[in-house]
Amino acid sequence: MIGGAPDPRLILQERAPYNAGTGLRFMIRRTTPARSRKAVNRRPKLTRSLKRRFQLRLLKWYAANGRDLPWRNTADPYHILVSEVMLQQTQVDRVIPKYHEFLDRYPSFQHLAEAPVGEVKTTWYPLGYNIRPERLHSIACETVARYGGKLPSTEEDLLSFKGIGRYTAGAIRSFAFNEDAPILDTNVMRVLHRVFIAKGDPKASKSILWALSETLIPKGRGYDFNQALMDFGATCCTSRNPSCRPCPMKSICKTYPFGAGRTKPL
DNA sequence: CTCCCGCATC
DNA sequence: GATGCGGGAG
Repeated sequence: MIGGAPDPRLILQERAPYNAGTGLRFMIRRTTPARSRKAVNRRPKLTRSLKRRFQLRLLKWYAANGRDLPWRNTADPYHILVSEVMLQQTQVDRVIPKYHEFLDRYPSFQHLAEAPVGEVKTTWYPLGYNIRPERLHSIACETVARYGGKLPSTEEDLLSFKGIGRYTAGAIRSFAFNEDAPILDTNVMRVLHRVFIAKGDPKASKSILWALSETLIPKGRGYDFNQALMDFGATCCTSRNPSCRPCPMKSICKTYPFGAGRTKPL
């Protein structure tokens, strides 16, 4: 795309270097030719104070309303990985018992790697999505074989595993390694879209939302901030019947004046 | 974009 | 009984 046939509808915009070094220093945005000059304004204006207000309110909300989840009481990247892969497919309350059972049986990458994959799948049962325990097992094998049993922490290394995509890589980096890495799952997508964009389909704004998710992280607080985003989306800014009345973002939310009490924004 | 696949929701 | 959900892979 970059360097291809010039399309007047494509403008290049410099963005923060969360993917610096990958050669993707620019984000491509599709606009209509007539509006290309104004298109820059389509990106939500994020003033310093708006950003700060969002950060403070979210962290304050999290301190009061955050959930106490098992994978928040560990610093072991292996435990974090297991929880993330389970959470890719299943709701929190179904994951919790299986998370404990799984770690009980396979306490480390070494234990998991040495186990026969069939047995791992049996332990996984009845969570379903049986390709995922296979991939988790293969991640364990590779981690032992290529990384000395320690999960790597760079995005590039994490993305090289089958079963780890951009979201899970960000979750691992922030939750297991305390890095200020962005995450964007459907919860976070919904929250950021409602608060900062409000118009159109969240999925269409994915790249903007990734950039938002990154720039919003308070320096050094990636762990708390991302956990807070997840909890906020899961329990307050829910997909159906969001709790707008007590929501701390009410006064800055682009969706709120029109979206309160509605199932969907607009 | 489609498929995966098991559950929640309607 | 049908539909929606949801990261990742292809």
